[in-house]
Amino acid sequence: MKTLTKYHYDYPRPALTTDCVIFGFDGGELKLLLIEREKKPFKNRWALPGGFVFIEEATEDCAKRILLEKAGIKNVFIEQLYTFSDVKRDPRERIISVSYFALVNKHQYELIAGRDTIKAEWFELSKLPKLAFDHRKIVKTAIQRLRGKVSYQPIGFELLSEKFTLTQLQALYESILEIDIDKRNFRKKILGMGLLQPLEEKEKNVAHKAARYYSFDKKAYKELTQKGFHFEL
Amino acid sequence: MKTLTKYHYDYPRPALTTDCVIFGFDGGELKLLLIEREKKPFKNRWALPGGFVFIEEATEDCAKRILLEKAGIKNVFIEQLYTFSDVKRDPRERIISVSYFALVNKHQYELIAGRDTIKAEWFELSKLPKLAFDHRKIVKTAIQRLRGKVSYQPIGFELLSEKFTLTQLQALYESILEIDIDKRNFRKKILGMGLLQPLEEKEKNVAHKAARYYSFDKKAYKELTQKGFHFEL
DNA sequence: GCATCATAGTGTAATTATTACACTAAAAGC
DNA sequence: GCTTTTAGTGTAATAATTACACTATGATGC
Repeated sequence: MKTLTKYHYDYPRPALTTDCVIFGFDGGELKLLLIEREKKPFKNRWALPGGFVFIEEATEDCAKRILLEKAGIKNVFIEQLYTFSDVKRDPRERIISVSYFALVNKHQYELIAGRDTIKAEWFELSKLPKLAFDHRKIVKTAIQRLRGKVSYQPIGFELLSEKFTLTQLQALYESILEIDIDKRNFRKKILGMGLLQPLEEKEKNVAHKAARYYSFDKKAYKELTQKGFHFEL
Repeated sequence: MKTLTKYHYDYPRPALTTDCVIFGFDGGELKLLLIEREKKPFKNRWALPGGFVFIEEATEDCAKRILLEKAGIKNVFIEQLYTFSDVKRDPRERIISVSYFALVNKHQYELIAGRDTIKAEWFELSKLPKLAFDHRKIVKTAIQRLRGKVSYQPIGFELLSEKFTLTQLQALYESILEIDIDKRNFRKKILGMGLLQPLEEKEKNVAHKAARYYSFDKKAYKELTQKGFHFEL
C-alpha cells in the first residue's frame, strides 16, 4: 500500500475505535452486557466493550473481533449503529467511535461472559450503572434504533433461542417496546404472517399446559420479501 | 491535548473522510448533486462531494463544511448515513468514509451549484453516471434510507420550498417511493394529520385552476409528537 | 364573452385491519 | 381428583384503507 503523504493528506488523524452495544433477553427485562474498565481513564467504570480499529480491518470486523475477545460472543446479529465523533468525547485525545449493536441469545453466552480476566456483567436497561465516556449516549441511540427496527424487521428473533414459544416472543416485544400486547391479537397477527414454523416439540416440566415451540422460518421470510411482503408488527 | 502514544495506541491510523449524498427535487424525478473530480484517482469521474475530516472537527461539521465549500449549500437538513470502511474502498490507502445525506430545496441552490472552478451537476437517479470509489454503494444506501424514512418522518418537506401545493407534495412522495398514489386518499390522510397550514396564497399564471399553497407546521408537529403522535404516510 | 383545456378539489361505499374482550384445555403438584 | 397456572382460541364493534368519478376554477384562444 502506498504511503499517505503522497496523496495530499498528512494532517494529524483522529484515532478510531468501535464500541459494541450488546443486547440480551432472558424472559424478563431487556439487558445489556457491560465490562469494567481496567485502565485509566474511567478506571473501574462500566463501559461498552470496545477497541481500536486496525489499519487493515473493516470496522464491522473490528466489532466482531471485540465481541469475541471481550465477551466471548461470535456468530450473532450485528449492525452498524452510528459514528460518534464529538471532539471531546474522549479525554485523552480525539477518538472517533464507530459503534455497533449486537443481539445475542443470552442463555447461550451466560457462561462465557465474566470469564477470564475481563469482568463482564449483564445489566437491566432500567438499572444501568454510570458509564465511561459518552457510552450512555451510545446506549440511548442503540435502544432507540432497536425499538424503531423491531416492529418492521424480524430481528427480535435474534434475541431468542432457535425454538421459542409465542408467549416468550410476546414478552420480548413487550419488553423492548415497553407496552402491553393483547395475547390473541398478537398471535393472530404473527401467525398470520406465515413466518413461524410450528414444531412438534412442546415445553416440558411446566406446571401448566405445555406451550408449543415455534421457529422463525428464514426461508419463508426471504421468499415473501422478494414478493413484496414487508414485516410489520 | 495529550499525545496519543502515551495511551497505548500508536498503530497506523486510517484516514477519515466524509462524503455527502445531496438530494434535490424539482417536480419531476428525484435528483442527486455530483461533482467532477479534478485529481487522481478517478480523475474526471463524477463523485459525491467529500473531503478529509480535520483533527478537531466533528464529522457532521465536516459534512456541513463540504456542503458549503463544494456545493455552496448551507442550512439544510443533514443526517449521518453510514460509515463505509472496506479496506480497499480507496485505491490510494486505507480511507474510511463517514457519509451523510442532505435534503435541499433544489431551486434555492440551482444557481450556486456549478459556479467557480468546481464542476457540479444535478443527475436524475435513473441516469447516474459512473461514480468514483464506492460511491455507487453509498448512493444506494442513501436512497434506501430516504425511502425508508420518508414514510414515518416528515423529512420530505425539506426537499420542497417553504410554500408548496398538495400536488407537489404528492409528486414528491410518488417520486421517492416510485409508486402511484390516489389523489383523494393522499389529501385526506395528509390533511387529517393537522400538520399542514393552508395559506391564503395560490398559484399564479397557471393555465388551470390555481392550487392553494400550504406550509409545514413545525410547531404543530412538535406538539403532536410530544403527545405521542407519530407521523405515518 | 364564450368555449376549451388543464388541473384543483371533493364524497361515499366496500373492504380490510385493528381492537377489545372471556372462556375452555392441559400439565404438574398436592 | 382437585387446584393452580398458563396455553390456546372466536367474535363483534370500530377504525383505517382502498377504489373510484365528478364538479370547480383560472387561463387561453377564437
